[in-house]
Amino acid sequence: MGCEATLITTLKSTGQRVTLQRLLILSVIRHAEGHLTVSQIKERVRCSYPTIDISTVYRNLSTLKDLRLISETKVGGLESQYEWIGKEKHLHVVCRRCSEAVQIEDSYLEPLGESLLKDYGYTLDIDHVAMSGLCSICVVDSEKRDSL
Amino acid sequence: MGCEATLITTLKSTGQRVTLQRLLILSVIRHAEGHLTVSQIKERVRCSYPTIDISTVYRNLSTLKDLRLISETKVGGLESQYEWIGKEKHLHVVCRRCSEAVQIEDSYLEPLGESLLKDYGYTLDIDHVAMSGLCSICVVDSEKRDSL
DNA sequence: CTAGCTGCAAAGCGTTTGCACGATG
DNA sequence: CATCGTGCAAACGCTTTGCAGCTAG
Repeated sequence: MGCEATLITTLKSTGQRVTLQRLLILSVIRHAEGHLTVSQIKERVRCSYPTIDISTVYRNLSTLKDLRLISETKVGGLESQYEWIGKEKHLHVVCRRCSEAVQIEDSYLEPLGESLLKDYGYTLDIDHVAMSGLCSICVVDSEKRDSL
Repeated sequence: MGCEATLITTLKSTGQRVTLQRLLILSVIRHAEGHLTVSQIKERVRCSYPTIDISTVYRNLSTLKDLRLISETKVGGLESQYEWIGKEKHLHVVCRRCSEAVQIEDSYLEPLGESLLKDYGYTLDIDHVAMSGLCSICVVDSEKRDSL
């Protein structure tokens, strides 16, 4: 498995240790479809390692994030979401009404990122962007309500 | 004061009451330069009304938000920020390292909002967008560290 | 009068931390 | 065997809630 080999190499090169908990946490995130919350990660790891503590999960997520193997997304006041950093980046758009997330291609954000860099010297985390709005279903519902 | 007249009219029309606390909270937000955190709002209201409780502030912020007089922005895991909804919308960009916020003109987001609507039926809350990245100062610092 | 609002206290939730024990290299 | 990581428990900060008393309409 490429990802675990990478992890082991990276950990060793920074003087950190390879533990079962770390491997399991990374594996759960690696094999998940999209993003996972901290408690989801904890529950999934517990299937194979029932005594893992939530604080261990937090500490390891922080480590894995520093190693740039996973990314963290915080939307609204909700729980943080973590996901594997694959090749394709994507924009997280969350519906403010139904909380459904829409994955949007990175290319939509590139022009914005370039303008911000050019005009403000600002380096946008394109893979960390989170926005809110209304999805196509909820927008119809809210129009209905407004016209009442 | 236009804003207070609007508030009073709106409150009355929805069967809600006009209280001193409400007027003070709105006034603090109205006269602030940018966004304020909940505790900043509480402290400022306490200058003229020392016994106001944080829960009253939270409840009223929620009411004022529903009335679309103020907007809430949550960036990262930090405290929510509230601000008066003026004519000009703006994009909040927060530096992931120093937490400094940069105000960016709305026009930067318009093309993105239009694409999302056209291609995904998604209505972006342009006035609620919050992103993270690195400001021009921190980007230099992080490059230095990487090259060590 | 009576529905709605307030202040207080307590609980809730996600997250972080202190510490002693245990595992890794 | 010196670190570093773990699990547990407790604390943290922001936010929400239950409730009795108060107040605006």
